[in-house]
Formats: sequence, C-alpha cells, structure tokens
Amino acid sequence: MSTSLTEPRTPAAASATGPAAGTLPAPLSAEELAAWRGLLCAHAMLVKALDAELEAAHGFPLSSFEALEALASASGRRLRMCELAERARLSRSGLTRLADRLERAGLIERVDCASDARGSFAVLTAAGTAVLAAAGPTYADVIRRRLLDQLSEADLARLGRVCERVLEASPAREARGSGCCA
Amino acid sequence: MSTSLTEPRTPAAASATGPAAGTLPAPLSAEELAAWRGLLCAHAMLVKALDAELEAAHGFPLSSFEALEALASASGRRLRMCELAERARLSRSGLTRLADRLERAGLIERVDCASDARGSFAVLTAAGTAVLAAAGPTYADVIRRRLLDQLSEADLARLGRVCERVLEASPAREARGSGCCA
DNA sequence: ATCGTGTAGTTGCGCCAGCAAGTATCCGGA
DNA sequence: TCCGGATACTTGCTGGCGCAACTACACGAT
Repeated sequence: MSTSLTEPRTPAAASATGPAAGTLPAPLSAEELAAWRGLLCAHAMLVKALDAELEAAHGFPLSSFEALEALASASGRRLRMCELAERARLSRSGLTRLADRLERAGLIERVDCASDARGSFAVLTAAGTAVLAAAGPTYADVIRRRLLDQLSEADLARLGRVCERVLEASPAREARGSGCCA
Repeated sequence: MSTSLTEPRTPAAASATGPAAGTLPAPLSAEELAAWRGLLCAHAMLVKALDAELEAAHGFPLSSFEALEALASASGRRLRMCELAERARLSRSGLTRLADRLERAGLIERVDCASDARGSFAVLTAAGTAVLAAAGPTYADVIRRRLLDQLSEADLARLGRVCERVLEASPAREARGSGCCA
C-alpha cells in the first residue's frame, strides 16, 4: 500500500544487499527509518524548547546564545566573523545580520582587525558577558532535563562517538573552498 | 577564562551534584556538551546534504519530500492538512503554503472532506507518486551513506531507543490544545 | 610596480517559516 | 433553536536565513 521507504526488509539482509549490488540503494528498514525520524523529531523538539525558553527568560533565541557562547569561550572573548559564522553554523551573510542584532543590543562590538584590514572581530561586551552568564543556566537546564536526563552514561558516550564518526565521515565543508581566517 | 558551560567537572560528579542541590542547574560537562553539539552538527550536516541532493536530483527540498512521503504511507494516499502538518513538523500556515507549492507542481490535490466541511485532504496525485518513487532512492542513499553506514547494529538500536525516550519524556505538543483531526 | 586571483565582510533579493487574525464550520448545552 | 466556544484552514505580516553580487583588501607572480 505504501510506495517506498517502509518496505519491510530483514535487518540482517541490509548489510548483505546494501553495499554489494550497487544498482539501486537498499531502502531503509523500519528500524533505520525510525532512528532517523527519531533524530529529526528529537532535534526539532530540543531546538524549539531551547528557543522558547531562552526567548521567554532572556529575550533572545538559541542562535544568539550560540554565538555569544562561542565568543565567551574564545580567547580574548573575540572571534573573526567567519570563524564565528562557522561555529554558529550560519552563512557569512547570516552572521552579518545576527551580529548586527547583537551589536544593536549592545552584547557584542565589532572591532577592526589590525593585521588584516578586510576583517573584523566580534567581541563580547561586558553586557554580553553578563547576559550570557544569566542565560547559561537556562540553556543547561533545558538540555539536561530534556536530553541528558534520558541518557545513561553509556548512551551519552556512545552518542558522542557516533556523532563524531558521522561528522568526520562527511566532507561537510564540501562545496566550499574553506580556508578563511586563522 | 570562559564564563560558563565548559567548566570542567568530573563526569562522575554530574549525577551526584546534578539533581540533588536544586538551586542552580549543574553546568554541562565537556562530554555532555560534546554530545549535544555533535547532535546539532550531525543534524545540520544531514539535513543540508539531503536538501541539496534532493533539490539537485529531483528539484524539490527535504520538506516537500517528507510531506509527500507522509502522504504515500497514509491509507488512501491522503491526509488531513493538520495531520500532515504534524508529520512534516510544520505549523498549519507553513503547511498551507507548502501544499500550495506542491499543488501548483501537480504533486498533490486538495479535496474537501465530506464529513467535515471545514477540513480538506491533501491527496497524492499520480505524478506525485511517481516523483516520490524517483526521489526515494536518493533520500535513502544519503541517509545510508552519511548516517547509517557509520552506525553499528548496536548503535542503531540504541539511537532509536534513545530518541524515543527523549521524545516521550517531553510534552512536545506542550503549548497546543492539540486535538485536531481524527 | 602592477595585475590577477582569492578571501572577508556586507548588501540586495527572494524563500520559507511562524504568529496572529480572519472565516467557515462543528458541537455541546441552555 | 440558538449560542458560545473550539477547530480547520487561510491570509497578512514579519523575521531570519542563504545565494549571488559587490567592495575592499591581501598576496603571489611577472
């Protein structure tokens, strides 16, 4: 009755037919599909919850928090724009606007880069530091309650390893010359 | 030097100080933070790759694919709009526009609901079915190569269970009367 | 010194999503 | 019967994001 992905296949057959045949990619098993969808749903739930709670309690969303956090943990509380864009998983233009907002809010400042006149640093201000310090517990609390509390020690360790493996298995910066700052 | 989340804490101390003290939420350990960030990065990478490959090979993005797939696996290849919105993780208005696009592309049709004059169904057309069948292998291939191939059987099973646990631990439809269709 | 290529950041533009308000309909109770 | 409140979907509006184009600068080669 359904076209496609749910074709029940014995999980054992997966690795057998999968990489071997080469003509059409093996459809996903029910278990595989469930894991993937679970990942999507869990991510959506977590991000939505974080966004909502940060916004409610401190007036800025997750993306701002992540940028501020990246700056706070950088040496000198400053980062080149492109470096910050990468850490916040934003495009350069996306980061330009986010930095505009944060700067208007007084949380960061832009300062020109002495060694490269093209570039500038985003620098966390005192206000930004304070605001971040206030929001940190909210952030940690949401992640702990909704994610970490549901994970055993072993789950946590395995999750970390799996994500690492998945990330290094994919070029990621694929369609990009990459390079950028130091 | 850094304000906040990275405070190195012995992982063992986590469960000890964590739920006990109750005043301020325990900051995240390095391992916890790494797992959470890994999740964010892996999700971003996977979604971006899927979006790009689906768009390149079939001319529509992940969100469209997910909606079409939900319809394909529904009985009668049709779903009430609100039900479809939930499965595609979109707001009602978001789904209205997506349905507009899919309808313009001839991939779905809207048909009025006989038993409830307020409602309508999104119904997969023959063209939609064909297009989805063509895109399915691309979808499966990306997920398999970038995610599943990096997971052992045990990883996969655990990932599924963990996501399920995380999801049922959170109200999710929290700020919603929920209810909707059948 | 000059030129060509590449990089850093910004800006114009369009897309897509959510919120809030609006319309039509349903349904339970007085 | 009629009414109030809830539900299904749509629409107006706004905001955030990416792509492509643009400016300014850096750097290696001639």
